[in-house]
Amino acid sequence: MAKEQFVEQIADIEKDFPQWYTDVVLKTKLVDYGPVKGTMVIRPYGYAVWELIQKNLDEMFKAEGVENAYFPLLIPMSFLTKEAEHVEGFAPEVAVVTHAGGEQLAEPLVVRPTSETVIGHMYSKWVQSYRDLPLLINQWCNVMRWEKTTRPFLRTSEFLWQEGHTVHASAQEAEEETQKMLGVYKTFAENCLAIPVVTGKKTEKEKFAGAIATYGMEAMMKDGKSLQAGTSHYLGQNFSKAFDIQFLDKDSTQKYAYTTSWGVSTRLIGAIIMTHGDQRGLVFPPKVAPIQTIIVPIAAKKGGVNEACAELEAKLKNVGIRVKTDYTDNSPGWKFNEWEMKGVPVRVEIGPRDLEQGKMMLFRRDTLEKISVSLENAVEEITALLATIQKDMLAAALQRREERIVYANSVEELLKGVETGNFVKAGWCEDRACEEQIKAQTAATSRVYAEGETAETCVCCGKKAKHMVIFARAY
RNA sequence: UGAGGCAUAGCGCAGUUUGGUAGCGCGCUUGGUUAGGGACCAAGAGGUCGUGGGUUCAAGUCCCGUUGCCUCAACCA
Repeated sequence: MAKEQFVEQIADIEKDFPQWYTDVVLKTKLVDYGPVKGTMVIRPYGYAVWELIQKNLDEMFKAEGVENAYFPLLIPMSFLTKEAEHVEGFAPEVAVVTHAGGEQLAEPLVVRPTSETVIGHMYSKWVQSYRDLPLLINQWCNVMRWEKTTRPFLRTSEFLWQEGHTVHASAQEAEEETQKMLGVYKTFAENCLAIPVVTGKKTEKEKFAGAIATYGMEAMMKDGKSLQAGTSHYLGQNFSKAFDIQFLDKDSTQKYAYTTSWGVSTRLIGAIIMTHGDQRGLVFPPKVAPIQTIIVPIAAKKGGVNEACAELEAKLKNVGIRVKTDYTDNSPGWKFNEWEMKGVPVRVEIGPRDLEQGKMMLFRRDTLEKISVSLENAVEEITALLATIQKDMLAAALQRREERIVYANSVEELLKGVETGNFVKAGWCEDRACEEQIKAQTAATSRVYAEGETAETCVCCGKKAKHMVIFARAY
């Protein structure tokens, strides 16, 4: 009875995905709503996921020679207006500080929606010579964008992210950097988050305000909709000219530098939830699971059980596994459901019956399988199982996506494809009117150019196609 | 910004049609019994019914305003 009530509390993942998502995020205590509309309070369990994302990404950034730094939250309004497209893109969604120290400010300050401007301002002072380049800096921070509607992790007024900003002496080098970081993101998404992504160039309509070119990585959620999980922008000389980032080159002439920026946000946590979650709640890939293994003692009063659990916990901690033992006096069934809902990849059950045989029960969250294995090899078994789960989760998500990539030769086919939760590949003539008509008729947007593929005709107007584009409905 | 819905105990809800003592389930506290898929018994604690005004002898319930949230649409690196 009680269990049925619990299950009813989580909406049906197939029928009611947005509600399922909201329910599972709130019920698993990842976040609360903040007091300001559209803001979220990230609770410890949710924040632990973010810390693991940071840790893993930081390692990859450092391997590429990128260093961390920090720039101010508040940006003079005049900075934002220096790059024409940039201000046009962001002005509608910035929060502005008009008063401080009890007085009205002569010049309003905007709460950063992104930091190209303030970082560009500083880079103009830092960059003097070609010897100062490339300049490769990342910052972890919060940004604010006053979005009209919000959903925890996917779109909130304030969110946490990293933004990398690099400066280069040549266009080619900057373009290569843009691609390189996109590749870092792809590797990270697949290896750490077990989320397969398609990467590629975005159309003019979808590109970042102020960029020459925007590349994105798109992930397919369980309902077939697409989520922009990260972007990498080639900014050309747009920002270096706006903020006067010049350097003296080897040939003794002053040149404007070429810049890039790239970012991923707490939206990645939303991507994990919607890529891997199921009817029982969250499913975390082991590499970013705050708790990788939960030990559940059964009939602990029978003697020896708690001791065996504690011993195993110590052994697992010793090899660096994030492990916790649930010593609460809740019933076993309660604990099983609780930790499944919270997405712990591996559960160990140890009770008197296991101890008699020198065994333990292992449960894997991704496949819901239970196996009994020897306690002697516990550390090896669990280490191997975590690695297997990490690998299998990516494979399962990849298979799910591959089955849902289709081609369309007409807008009708495109509509049918996206309606049933597919990524739809179709030719496009590069005319913005066609792109907008497709959106109006199908509620799908162009996500990225399909890399390495060409098309004959535009799905909309029938003229010669310039690109093969992936269309999808998106979050 | 449009269209619809919701707001009553920590959570989920009933009660509103027809105004008349503030209810239910879960959770929480205490004690006990339990334990391999959300256990059981007993005794408790907990609510100015989102908010402001109005009608009335009497408002959770009727009227007007307002705020917040949810879904869809629009908007959105």
